[in-house]
Amino acid sequence: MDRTYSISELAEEFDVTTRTLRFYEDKGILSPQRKGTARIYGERDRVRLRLALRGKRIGFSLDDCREIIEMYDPIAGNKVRQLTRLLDKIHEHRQVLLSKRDDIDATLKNMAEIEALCEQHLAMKSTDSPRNKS
Amino acid sequence: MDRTYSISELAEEFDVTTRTLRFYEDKGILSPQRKGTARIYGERDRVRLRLALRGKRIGFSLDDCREIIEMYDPIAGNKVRQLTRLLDKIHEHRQVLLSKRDDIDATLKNMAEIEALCEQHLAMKSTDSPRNKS
DNA sequence: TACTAGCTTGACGTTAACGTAAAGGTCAAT
DNA sequence: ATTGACCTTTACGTTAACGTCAAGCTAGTA
Repeated sequence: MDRTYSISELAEEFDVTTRTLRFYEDKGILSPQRKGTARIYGERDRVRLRLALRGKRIGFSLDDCREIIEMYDPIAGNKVRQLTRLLDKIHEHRQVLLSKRDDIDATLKNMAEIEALCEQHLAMKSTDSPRNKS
Repeated sequence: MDRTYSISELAEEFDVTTRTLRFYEDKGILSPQRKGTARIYGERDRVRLRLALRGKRIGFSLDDCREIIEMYDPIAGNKVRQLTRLLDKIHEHRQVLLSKRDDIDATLKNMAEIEALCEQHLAMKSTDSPRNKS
């Protein structure tokens, strides 16, 4: 169950280029094992890649993504000080996420309004005599 | 009620630079009136700017934003062909928005899990004897 | 009249997130 | 032994979305 992946396998699976995977490694998002010089990706890398791409889709920078991803790590340090800081970051990111969702909902609502207008116009056209303009 | 705004007024209101406003004009997002050579922004520009910034926050490019914003225009053309195309674009964008929202919800869920773990750890610490390590 | 505040148009610089060669190593199959 | 399929690193190129001068116009005020 802990199978591994070559760089091109992982790239194809997630529909990105190998360049992207190497770039994400530079950015500290991925850290594959090596077999000689070749990269060997495991389950941890797949998870982190999935999280990074998800973050990107909702408008986070790669740096943001890395920060978010690192929250998932073995509860860093385990000291009260660190745990409290982690909780703070979670609350912070939650606010951003919630406001992003509000933006999406507002946009969806607007689109629904336009859609209604469109269909209303189309309905008029269809009940119109076909020879009738306007 | 149809007051107007100078470029710096608008910039301050939306917390962007004047450079950004001029750039958005190049991109076809804003199109202020002119008084001499000076830009005069009206309500329409404010609405479009608000929409553009909202779009950016949820990860759309400025080109995407412009496309979305243009949907809000006087039901373009009003011909059946155009209306149908507009409806298609709406459905298309809706799918993108819905999947972005799914990404957000998934991220929120993950954060809630981590938060729970954190608090659990912290709870253990506090019931621990203060002299007790681990 | 001279000064300041705010506006203008270039035009080059910058950062993020890759794209795109170039030059070469490795390993299995022909 | 050579071909082909992958892999590597190095490094310059590109696009989006602005930042940052520079040089100059212009309207109100001291």
